[in-house]
Amino acid sequence: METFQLLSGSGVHFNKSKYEKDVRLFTKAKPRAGHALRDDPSSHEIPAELDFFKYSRNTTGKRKYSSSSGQSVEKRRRIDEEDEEGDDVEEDLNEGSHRQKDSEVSPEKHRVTSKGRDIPEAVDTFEVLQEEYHIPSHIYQNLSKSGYKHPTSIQSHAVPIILKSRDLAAISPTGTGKTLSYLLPVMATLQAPISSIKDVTEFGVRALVIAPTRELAHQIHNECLKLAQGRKWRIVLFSKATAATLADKNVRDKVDVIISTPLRLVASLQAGSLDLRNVRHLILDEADRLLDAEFLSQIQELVAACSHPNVQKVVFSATLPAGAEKVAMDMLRDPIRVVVGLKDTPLPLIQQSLTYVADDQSKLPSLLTYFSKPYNPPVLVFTSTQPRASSLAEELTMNGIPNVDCLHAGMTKKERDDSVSRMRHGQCWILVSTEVMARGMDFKGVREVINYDFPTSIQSYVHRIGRTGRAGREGKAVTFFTDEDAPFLKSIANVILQAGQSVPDWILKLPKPSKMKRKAMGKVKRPEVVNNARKIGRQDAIKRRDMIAGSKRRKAKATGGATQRISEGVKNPRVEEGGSG
DNA sequence: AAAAAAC
Repeated sequence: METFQLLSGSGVHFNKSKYEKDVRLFTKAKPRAGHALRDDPSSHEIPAELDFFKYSRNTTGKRKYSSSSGQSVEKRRRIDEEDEEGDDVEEDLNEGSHRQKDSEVSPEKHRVTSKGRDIPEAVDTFEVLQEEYHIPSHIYQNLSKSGYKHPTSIQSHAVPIILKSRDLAAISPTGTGKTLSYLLPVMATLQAPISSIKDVTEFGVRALVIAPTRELAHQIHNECLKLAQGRKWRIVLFSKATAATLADKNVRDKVDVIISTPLRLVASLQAGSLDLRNVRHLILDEADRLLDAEFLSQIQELVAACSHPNVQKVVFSATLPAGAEKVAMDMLRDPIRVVVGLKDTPLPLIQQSLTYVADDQSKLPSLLTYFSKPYNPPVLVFTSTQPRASSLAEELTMNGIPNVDCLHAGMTKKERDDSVSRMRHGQCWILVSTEVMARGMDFKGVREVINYDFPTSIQSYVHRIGRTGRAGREGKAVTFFTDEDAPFLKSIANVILQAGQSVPDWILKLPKPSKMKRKAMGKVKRPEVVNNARKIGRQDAIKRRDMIAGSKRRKAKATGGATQRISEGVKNPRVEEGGSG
């Protein structure tokens, strides 16, 4: 870390002979999983390596020295190969201006592509940002207090755009600082807390952040509080409890920012205990998730409720499939679209691999073997269903693997909070979870992600493995696949290729899944629990957990009106031409 | 394609 700061700090005073030793240390350590980089999990420092944008601007010695590292050569080789294939025409816009002759991080790989009218210029540093856009000094101080020193690419580009009150669709890889990209400009424009404003036309919530899971909303809330320190803004993490207090209009009108999941807002809106007419900034985090079938009608209702004529709408994600992008763009007004790197592509820092496990029965032994060898905790393990998450966590624990936790939405709020907390405090070594943890969660220490069950979409894959390799650290992602997963193997393999890594030849030679096979896939029943027939005596515990999860679901189905409609809609079989392809 | 998640 230290050497990195020397290299990426002020280039003007860089003294080669003085720091030569550090440089060597750095370049040697780098190819071997970057030991020099990952010693301080609490640091928010963004290594220059992650900072694609600044690479194309800086003209100091740093490029020269680090370009001698083995990894750089490797990266350049990969890029060359890709260029030969001539893929990806879409990302060609800004190429010329950002190109560097001897840059070790390829601008092709990480270039920033912006589309739209009158795009504000990107800013290189927080200092320039403060001078040009008059970021309030307390916010600026809170930034440095939290350890943010240099903006990442997406921050450099998105912050000025949001400060200029423009609508924005921002796509940037996992772990590249998207949250701060919207929180910083929104908080910077809030100015005085609403409670202190005498103007009677000013009332109620001024900024609204929507996220798909409670845990993510919670995490965004924490970030927001850090940024807001020293000011009397009311920043509310919306829950049943806080929603109740907002039923009082006097309380409600003194709220500056709400961070919430969609359905909670819809419920309050319909109960008449929430007024979004004064919202000036509406942010959708994990936008593609929020715009998919199950959430869409809720989001549309919320967007409609934010009826102020000057409401600014901003959407962020690491992935944005064409269908979701169209919905998003139709929602935005005169939008700017910013893409960092390649869309739907994981960071090259994540070492990805595919492991063949034949069938479901073979998964547990494979995982036990995996954990019998040295591994780097904490590890995140993904399963396809809640019962499988529960039972796998049990199996691992029974087999003597220490500090295994489980987290899925069938658990109580308290259980979920406790799991997250143990994870944040390093008490949990292996967290077995469902898709609920796939997006946005920032556990800085996560070194390894294991897809125990095959992800059900490319987006899911990209987000799941994006729980590691965050903020410039390296990470490792292992994906188990069985014979049944074969039809979808090739698309994941292509994602790995796109990230600049290799996959076995035979996978690439797999045929595209036929319609028949796809149909068959739909009929394959996933085993209910992990290794269900083998462990007698623990079945009761497993069943109990599953029953708890099941009863919660049934209860949910019985109560939620909006939910009911949506899930029915999903069950309707889709006609073939209806799909986006 | 398909489970999960949202109250």
